[in-house]
Amino acid sequence: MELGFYFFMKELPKAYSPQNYESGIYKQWEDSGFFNPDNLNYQGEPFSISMPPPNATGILHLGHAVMLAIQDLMSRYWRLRGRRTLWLPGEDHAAIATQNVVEKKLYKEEGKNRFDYGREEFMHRVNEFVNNSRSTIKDQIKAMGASCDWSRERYTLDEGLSRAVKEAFIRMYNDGLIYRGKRIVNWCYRCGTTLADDEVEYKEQKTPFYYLKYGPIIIGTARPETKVLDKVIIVHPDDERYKKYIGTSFDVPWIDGIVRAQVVADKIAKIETGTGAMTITPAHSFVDFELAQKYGFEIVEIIGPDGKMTQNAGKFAGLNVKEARVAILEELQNKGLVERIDNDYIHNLSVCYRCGTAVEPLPSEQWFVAVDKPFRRRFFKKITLKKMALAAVKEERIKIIPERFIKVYEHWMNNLHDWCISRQIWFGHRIPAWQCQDCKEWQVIASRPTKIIFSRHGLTDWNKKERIQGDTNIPLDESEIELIYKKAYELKNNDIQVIISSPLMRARQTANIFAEVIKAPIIVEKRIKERYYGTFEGKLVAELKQDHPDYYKNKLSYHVAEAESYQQIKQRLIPWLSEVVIKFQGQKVLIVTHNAIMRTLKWMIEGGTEKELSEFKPRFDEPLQYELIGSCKKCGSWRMKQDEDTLDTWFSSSLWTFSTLGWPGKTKDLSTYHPTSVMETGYDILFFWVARMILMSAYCLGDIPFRTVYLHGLVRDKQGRKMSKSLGNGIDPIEMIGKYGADALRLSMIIGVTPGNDFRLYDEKIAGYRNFVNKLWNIVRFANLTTELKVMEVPPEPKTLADKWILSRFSKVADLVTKKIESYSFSEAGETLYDFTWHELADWYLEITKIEGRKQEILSYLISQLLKLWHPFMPFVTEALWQETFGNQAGLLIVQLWPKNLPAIDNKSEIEFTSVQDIIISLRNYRAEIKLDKKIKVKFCLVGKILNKNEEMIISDLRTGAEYDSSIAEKYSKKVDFKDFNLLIS
RNA sequence: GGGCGCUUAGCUCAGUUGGUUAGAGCGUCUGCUUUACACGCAGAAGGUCUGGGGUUCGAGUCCCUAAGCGCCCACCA
Repeated sequence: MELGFYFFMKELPKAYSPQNYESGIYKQWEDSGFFNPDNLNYQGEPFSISMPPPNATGILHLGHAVMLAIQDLMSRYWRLRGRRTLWLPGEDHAAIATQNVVEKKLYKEEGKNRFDYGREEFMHRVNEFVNNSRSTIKDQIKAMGASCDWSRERYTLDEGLSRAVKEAFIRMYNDGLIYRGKRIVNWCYRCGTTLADDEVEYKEQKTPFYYLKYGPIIIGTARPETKVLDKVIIVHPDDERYKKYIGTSFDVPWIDGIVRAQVVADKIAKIETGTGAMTITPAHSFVDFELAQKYGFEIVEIIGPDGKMTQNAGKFAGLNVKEARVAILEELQNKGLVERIDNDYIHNLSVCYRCGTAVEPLPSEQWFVAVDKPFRRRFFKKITLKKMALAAVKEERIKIIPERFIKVYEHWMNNLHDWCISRQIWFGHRIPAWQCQDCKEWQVIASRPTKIIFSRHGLTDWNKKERIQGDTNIPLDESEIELIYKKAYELKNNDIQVIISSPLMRARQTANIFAEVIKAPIIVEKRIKERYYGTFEGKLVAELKQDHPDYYKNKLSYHVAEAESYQQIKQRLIPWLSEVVIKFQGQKVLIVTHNAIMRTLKWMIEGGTEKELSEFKPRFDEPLQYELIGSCKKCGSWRMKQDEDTLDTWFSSSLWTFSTLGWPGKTKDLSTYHPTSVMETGYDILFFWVARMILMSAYCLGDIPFRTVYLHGLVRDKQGRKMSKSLGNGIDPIEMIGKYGADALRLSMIIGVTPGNDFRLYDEKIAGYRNFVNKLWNIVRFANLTTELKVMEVPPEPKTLADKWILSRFSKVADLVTKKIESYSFSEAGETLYDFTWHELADWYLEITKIEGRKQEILSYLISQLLKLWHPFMPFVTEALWQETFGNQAGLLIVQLWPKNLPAIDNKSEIEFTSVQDIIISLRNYRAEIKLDKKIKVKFCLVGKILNKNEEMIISDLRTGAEYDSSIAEKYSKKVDFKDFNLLIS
């Protein structure tokens, strides 16, 4: 009779093997397209997360694994809740870090440094390397089960982001918030670049501390090599010891001869510190630099950017810092100027956060972001960047979890100095600034690698227009103007920065219309015959004339436009007008001119021969190889040179939340998904990244980049040590996934972990969660063996006490889990579910199922709903079980809807069931206590409580080895007191 | 020099706004081929919540204070 029934039952393998499922399931998800919210027909509020982009060179480490686990949890949860969920992935080019990696690799393999290769070749090598590692890290992100939308994947160096970077830079420059100035900066010799203040780390170091006789005054220093030219002594105005010297000056026998020293009083000198007197070195100390500016002291560099003493250091010139220190000390000793040496001095050595080399403060001309400079925004009062960024958090537009980081953020922001954003490395966004080599004027303009677009859109309309023969000096008529406006609006979002127009009337008129709509300046070139050498096009033409006199003479007219080989262009462009967007001096330029000039330009640019030109077929998608050089706005010189430097990597990442969604420009993605819902990242990059995103978003959009910041802690090893390559204690997440499965790894980083607190991770912990994953597997396996399961969305009618209990419990658990997830208490949510699944559902309810028989509906309901609740935590096993159990018709678990019709809460049944549990536990205890042989049955009865048949059956069958016997009341051997009744056992 | 965090069972950690008897996992001990799972089942032992003081009817939780550990920030020459 049961045969037909058995036929439906599924038998799953005894243990869950993640390796057999994970990659296949990920592929199914990817193929389904559901990671992309456009493919979800959800109308609800959007939910979006910008994935903190891992370094493009890196391999996945546990820090990434944590962020992926948490972000995927949120993404999957909200997707199940029916929100349009976008989790946007990407990679960071990580300028210095990446360049260092590649430099090291190349030096090891080929023994050359980056200068041996040259910029172009070196960049080629870096990009090659990055392309490889980018795909590695992507595969690893996928292995974690991350449900991010790969169709929107971005890279900080891709075209769109580069555009955003330039846009931000230019806007800030125009607002006076980016300036170039000579200031003291942190300089790393090894990396050969500046660093931002927060890119400098401090290491405590025991250094000898020298007390030196500087004339009548003793000064202390840990760095005698910087003291060569010191000639100002600072003392506190109230310091009795030195009062008599204040304002005086005198000759001092010093390192390199006699110096004229003066004594200045300033409260910055602390009476208690050292000897109370200090000499200052304006060029190599931030404090001294400020003092020097305050009092107008001379700033002399004695250490150069190469780490060697400069010519100013006299006979020590050319020595590196270490050598100089030795030599100078020797000199001081010889002259008897060393008073004493303290060898136990603890010095805070500043080192580069990327390579650990000592960082030297030195004056240098760099680009800075002015964080304290008031500027006026449209419709707003004057405000500073710093104030904007502070207000966002102060006004609780941005919530930070855990809250204590609000104070940390505010403190950092309040003390932020102008941000040095230029780096002397090659890998990164080149600064969009050009300097005139003649008058030294800087010009800041947008650029990006551009393709010739030849107006590929809307050309049909243009083709309708009859060709106007000959005269280009006829003004445009109304219908033409209309067409040109139309064209202009098409080109509007194309990031065109400059329009170059031929001087001919129609072209100029057209250019004016473009300029009006696109809001870009026009450069009107003179007539060809009037061109002069000073402009670039003039130069081009002149060269052309010289090198190809025949061609120039005969072909540079619109007759060329009629040549047969030119047919294709002719078909695509209005005859008297070519509009072409090219990369011009690095900026995107729209050229409005007539065909002949355009063709000539293209020909020049591509370096074609005359023969090739005659056979020329326009190619529409190839980027131009040539950068046109524009002329200086101030002096007209064409000798413009782009700044060699690149931008701080954090400059581009600070735009990440919106640059990835299409900014600049008003894209649908930007308006839909920004501000993003949550920024989830480690607290260690609160300053580097989170703070800067708030700052830049406030500036660029006048908006917050995210509503909530969730900061997770750092992963440590079993001993609580930071994981590091040198210690070799790093756990490879990929290895752990192979060993225990991605789900287990994810659980181990979510349960028992609280935001902002570091936590330890080790094999046994992951193995524990692997066990749990397998438990869930077996719960479903068991259910499948006993009955035929189906997806049930509406809670079934409970029949027995156990049914009522488990449904009521499930209801409470589902509700609590929902609340906990929404309040970012992921650990508690997971713990609650874990406990319910294992210790209520499996330990009690499934055991009772074995007694009470088939539970098709209740198990169907519980399992289908429980898999949803677990899915954000462990997507693979839940999806595997869902599909194994419910088959294809049920669809993918990833797009089911979160349980909403929860069973009724039944507190009365819960209490009743709890007392049944208590009785069972007492009976089991009793057996265990007296070590009763399992074959021996005990008898029990109750005083003050009446059991029904069902309860009696459960109690006796649930491995208590007990049977109900009311007659034992007189001769019981153990009595257990409960609140309302007693249990008697015999 | 400022600021912050941590100190809860042998180990690793939870404990939301103060509320019955302080929880989990691992480990330990005892016993189990039980219609799923030994990656398992049934039990057990183990905590004066770092010390001291205070507020309160009531404190792991709030306040003060001391100590140890750790982190972040800072211009000690």
